[in-house]
Amino acid sequence: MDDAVPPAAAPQRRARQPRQATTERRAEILRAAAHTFGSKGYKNGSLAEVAEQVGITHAGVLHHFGSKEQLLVEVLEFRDKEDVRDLEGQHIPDGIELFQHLVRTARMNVDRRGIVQGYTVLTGESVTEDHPARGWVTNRFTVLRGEIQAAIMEVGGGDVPQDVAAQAASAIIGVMDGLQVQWLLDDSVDLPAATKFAIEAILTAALLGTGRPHPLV
Amino acid sequence: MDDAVPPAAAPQRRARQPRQATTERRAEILRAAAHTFGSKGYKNGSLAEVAEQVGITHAGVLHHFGSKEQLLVEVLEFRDKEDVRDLEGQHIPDGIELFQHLVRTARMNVDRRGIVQGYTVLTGESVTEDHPARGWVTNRFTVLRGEIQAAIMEVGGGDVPQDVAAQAASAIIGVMDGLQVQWLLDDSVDLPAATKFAIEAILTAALLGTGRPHPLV
DNA sequence: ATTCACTTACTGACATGTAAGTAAGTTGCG
DNA sequence: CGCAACTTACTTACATGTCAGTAAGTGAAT
Repeated sequence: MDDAVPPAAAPQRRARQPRQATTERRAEILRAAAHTFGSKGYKNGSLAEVAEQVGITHAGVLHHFGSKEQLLVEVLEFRDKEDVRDLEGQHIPDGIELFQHLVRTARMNVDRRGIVQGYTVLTGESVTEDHPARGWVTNRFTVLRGEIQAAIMEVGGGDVPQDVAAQAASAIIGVMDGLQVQWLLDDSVDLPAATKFAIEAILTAALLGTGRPHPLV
Repeated sequence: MDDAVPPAAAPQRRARQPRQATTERRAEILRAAAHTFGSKGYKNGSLAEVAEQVGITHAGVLHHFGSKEQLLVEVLEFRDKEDVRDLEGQHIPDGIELFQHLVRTARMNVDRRGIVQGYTVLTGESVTEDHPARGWVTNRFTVLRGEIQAAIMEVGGGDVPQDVAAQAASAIIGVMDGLQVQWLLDDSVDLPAATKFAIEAILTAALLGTGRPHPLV
């Protein structure tokens, strides 16, 4: 967009690095956008609301990000980076530690309602037609499932069939997300307890195989 | 507005019962609205799109329902009635049959993608501020949890503590909803298999109590 | 001196809701 | 029955608001 009408002589001056304040400014806007998209959704959240939180106009936001959709994309990338940074160099744990990590995350999420809401709203919205976050959400699920499935098979020491591990991995992610929705709507749902209970139940079933005392259907 | 200039004598004439075609017409509109709100969400779906599906204008829709929000409310009520009618006089099953019913529902849902998407989108949207469907969704969760919790305690024959049954009930609902989202985004998720696996796992854990071979944390 | 980070001002698209009019149906009454 | 009184089911037109995005300008930092 910047080079829509380039002069004949291409200036050799490359864009020097942005002012030192700019990077932080953009991060502020991204945080504001994450908040707005989180509480109102992407479609229903407006650029004006995002802009107001950092004290500029909506056109100022567009100056930095070009379009609303690009802003969303960068919010998602930003969050990925922050998530990684929070892990502080620690690789995502594997084996049994992964499940402990998931339960710990559920406990932490009780004090991060805004973030949980943002994730929930965006995930729900992403299943609508041509939603710009669809690819990101789908990919996130795919990656997570792969990691959890691998951890299950590692813990099981080769005794867990691949499809069982895959179903269990999907179920663990599903129960975490589904419980978050219920908790957001009704505080009486005990998010950490129910999450821990369900993950243990699913993991146990995957490891013990099909010898269940109460098979259905 | 009609009575802006009322004659001195108030006519006793009351509005008669609606024409026989009207009820079906409204039902058509409700079905169209369910489709639109289901695929686009409530906020993002427009009255014009709903109207177009039944061959009238958006003002015609408002003639019948007064406001967009009222239309949504009636869509939800309509769906409740249809759900009940589908059960055809059968009470919602209790005891072990309830869980079989849930697994059967997951199997049926594979062929009802639109309905599943509508439920998913609306549920996700409902956690945003002041959403008109919030009460309906919250209530639906509360009722379902109560039924499932009761069924667990019935199957367990008094050996399952109330809080464990409550956590298991939340988890079962959560895993069903969460798996639906993943399935909508990625067909490679085996919705019926994973649902059956997870429900059996959670139910088994609830009935067997805390004697788990792999406790976390 | 130029580029950056904005602002102001505006456009066009689209939203819900309202007002007023019309054609067709229904009902009560003579 | 037949017609007048009235309601229903719409339509078109409009009021009003909100939105993303664009264009042009300004002042400050580099």
